[in-house]
Amino acid sequence: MAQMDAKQAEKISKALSDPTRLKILSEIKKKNDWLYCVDLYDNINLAQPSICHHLKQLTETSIILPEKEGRNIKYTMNNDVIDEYIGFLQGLKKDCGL
Amino acid sequence: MAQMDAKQAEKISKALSDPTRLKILSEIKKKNDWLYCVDLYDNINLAQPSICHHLKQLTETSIILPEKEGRNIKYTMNNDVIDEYIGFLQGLKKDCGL
DNA sequence: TTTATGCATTGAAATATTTAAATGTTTTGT
DNA sequence: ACAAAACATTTAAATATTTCAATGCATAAA
Repeated sequence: MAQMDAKQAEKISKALSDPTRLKILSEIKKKNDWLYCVDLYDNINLAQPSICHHLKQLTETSIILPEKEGRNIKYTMNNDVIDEYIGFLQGLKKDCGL
Repeated sequence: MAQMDAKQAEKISKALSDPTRLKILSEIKKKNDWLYCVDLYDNINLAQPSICHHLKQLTETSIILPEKEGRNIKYTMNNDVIDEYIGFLQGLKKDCGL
């Protein structure tokens, strides 16, 4: 597994540091690991540009992956990035690496 | 292990979303899992109140634990919080919980 | 008891983030 | 081709964060 550096970890952390973005991730989880952008409008009480903005933060860090399907975009979780981020966090822990 | 909710995860993420705060954590790691506040002044090019502010963010989320020793404060990593946060992240992953 | 050291708090400026109205782009349906 | 649907971008306002000078407070040293 590739090693994530502090700069990347900072960006992932920032992407995860907003209630709307965590809500988006939990919606993806709830809908069995993928959803269309439009699915979020029902569950998130924000204007479309705001949701779009949050999706951008999550896709720019590759936490979720966009897949174009005609007019829609299908978003899925990217386990690899989560795992690399977890690896970074493990490395911070006390007594880790003795 | 206690389960972390989204609100807590948001706060942890926010605490981890700053280069200075990640630097503080890596300094703690480098110094064999603990250091005094004063140890940071050499390695971080910010004024004392700024470093104090960042330490506060990290202690308020319990990512690091402060221990008073006379005039000094000794900071150590809190593995429990990191582990709970990692648990939250694992729960977000695709195909997790089938 | 003064003086110095280590850390916290306050207040304010600079910067970044969040939000949405208006508008643009791409694709689908008629 | 035209209209509608799905998502993106621009712009700007509201809010939050970062930073530091000045100051405060508690502990230790002289």
